[in-house]
Amino acid sequence: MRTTIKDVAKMAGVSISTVSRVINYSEYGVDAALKERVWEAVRATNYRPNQNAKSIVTNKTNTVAVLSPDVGHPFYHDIIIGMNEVALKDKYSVLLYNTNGDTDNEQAALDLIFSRSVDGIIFIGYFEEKLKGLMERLPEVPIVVFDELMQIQNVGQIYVNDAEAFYEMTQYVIECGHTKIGCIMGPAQYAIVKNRLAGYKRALSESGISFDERLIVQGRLTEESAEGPAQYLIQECGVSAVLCFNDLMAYGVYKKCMEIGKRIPEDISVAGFDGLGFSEYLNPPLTTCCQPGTEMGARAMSLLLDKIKGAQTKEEKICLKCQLKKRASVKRIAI
Amino acid sequence: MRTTIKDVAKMAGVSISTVSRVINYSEYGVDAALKERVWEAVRATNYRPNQNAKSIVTNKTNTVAVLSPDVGHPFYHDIIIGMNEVALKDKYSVLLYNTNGDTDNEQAALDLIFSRSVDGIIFIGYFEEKLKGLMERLPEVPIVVFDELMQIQNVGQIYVNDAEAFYEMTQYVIECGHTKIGCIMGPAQYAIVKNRLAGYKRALSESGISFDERLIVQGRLTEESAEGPAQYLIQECGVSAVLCFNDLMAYGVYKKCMEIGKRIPEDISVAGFDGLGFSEYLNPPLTTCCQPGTEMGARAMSLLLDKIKGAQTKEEKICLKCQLKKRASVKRIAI
DNA sequence: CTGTTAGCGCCTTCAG
DNA sequence: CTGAAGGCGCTAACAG
Repeated sequence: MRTTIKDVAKMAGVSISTVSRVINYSEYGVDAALKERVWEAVRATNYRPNQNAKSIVTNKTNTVAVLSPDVGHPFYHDIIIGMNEVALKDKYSVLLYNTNGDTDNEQAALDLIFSRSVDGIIFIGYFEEKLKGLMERLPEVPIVVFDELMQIQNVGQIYVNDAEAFYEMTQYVIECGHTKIGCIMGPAQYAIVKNRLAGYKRALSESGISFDERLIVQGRLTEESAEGPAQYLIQECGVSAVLCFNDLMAYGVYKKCMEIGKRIPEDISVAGFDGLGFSEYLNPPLTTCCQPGTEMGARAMSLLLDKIKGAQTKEEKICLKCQLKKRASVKRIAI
Repeated sequence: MRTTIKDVAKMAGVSISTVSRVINYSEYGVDAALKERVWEAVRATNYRPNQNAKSIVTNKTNTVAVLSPDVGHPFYHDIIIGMNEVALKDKYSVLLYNTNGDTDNEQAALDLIFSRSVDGIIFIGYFEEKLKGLMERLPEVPIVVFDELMQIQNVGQIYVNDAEAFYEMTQYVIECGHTKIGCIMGPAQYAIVKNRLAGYKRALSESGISFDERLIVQGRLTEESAEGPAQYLIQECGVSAVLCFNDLMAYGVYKKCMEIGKRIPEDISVAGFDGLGFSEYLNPPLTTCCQPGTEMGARAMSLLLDKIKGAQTKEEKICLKCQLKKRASVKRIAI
């Protein structure tokens, strides 16, 4: 059986209240000699307070839940690393729930989260409508999401300057002499998709290139989902550049180009978004917008912990900057 | 305040024991009418049992901890997905601790794990010596690791037929006509490294190719760590093929080849190990051994849950098979 | 079949 | 400054 506070008290020859005071650094002073005896006993018995027992009396679990439909997405890994680091530093534990986008899994995860009375929740990869639904089924705890929400109040939000970044990237491609620029977007429910699309449109319009609806194709943010659109854009529309709303889809474009014998960047320029580590290792290296994943994760967790601790001063919306990485996948062509 | 079992009892007009019996599907029958009234009250109040309170009396947390030095490693993602899926299905929650290989973080994570009295622990990415150290500091709970352990008993083990798989891959490369085959290995503490090296040696010896110590270079399993070794093997040793102990290092080789103007596979053949999804999108696609990551994760969690539930019949060691993916990165050359 | 009671390990008044 | 006592939400005997 694990050693309990009783064992420690007995060994130190004090009451359990005293032990509790000592190990919780209570404001009430404790006689130095007693204090030392208690710590002695703690060490000797290798005592660790039972977090579950603490939780039921303090109503604090020192635990946060992270819910995502797809923890497999490589961009989330940096986020998860950043989150974990901050949480660990503050002695918080992270419960990870992956739903695979499955409704049953979602319900199961929500139930577990609810029953464990976590101190806060972070959502990764949900769009606003969905989030609203999920949040309704959960108790009121501090929440942080990776997205910019327009309608939901009092929720911490971490995101990047998508629109601006995609604008900048598009502009760069235009500067390189491209005028027929295809775009593989994602599901329109996501704010990030709307934002990036807006950036694309603005860049075209500022350069006097008329927006052509047909050059915008829908992907599902996975590699495979970009292969069909790539073929369409390249072979049917004859674009000279393909911009993808994330790096994974750019990989799909690379693959399709290999298949149909188009060389990157000689025949087709390609760019992505996210700045996955892999993208640097493609041949040619992928031009992309780097999102500061680890920092986003860290900031999200910091924000959540602040909210948990009741710090009201912090900004609820945190917008970080992307960085355009100009690599060989985009070619400067003669105009 | 959250609704408690008392609220439900009051609303249903029964005692809390009855409520407990109903919601826990106790073997003692409960009068159908009462049962219905209880469920009614549960629904009406949206009652969820407090897992923490349950834990302190049942001594079961329905929680498992996963500890890894690097959850960012892409191969672990599939594992984590598989684990989560199985856990969720069985109403277990997964606590994820990432240590970044930092000793302080490790201690912090172990403390948290200890204090939360988890039902089981899974270690990802530790070698045997390290594991021993970690396990000593933890209470006795069921444990599963991703590795084959020689000295530690009573620990669930999930691994693949490394040696055989690497043997097969090496043999394939030899069949393709290569005789001067460089190898970028990893830190020798890892069993997987020893195994794969053994496979490499066996293949050479069976083909009558003498083993040359100088063609074995040490990497650290990261992309960057393979770049120097790649240059050495290619430019100084003049190998025609480079085998890497994981895919990440193969990416490093790709990068270095790009830099020094060597074409893959025309000038140099390259192979990896792991079968990351990304490897298919390289140009040329990478020849590699696919480890069944998701299945490994799922099996690991199943094994752990079995152990937790006291099922003794199961095999403690589970060895899964890799699958060689022959792709364009290895060229058949004239002998 | 159902309710009463006694803890689980801990924190937190409240007396001393 | 310290100990005794009550209670957090729940389960598990134990009586009825």
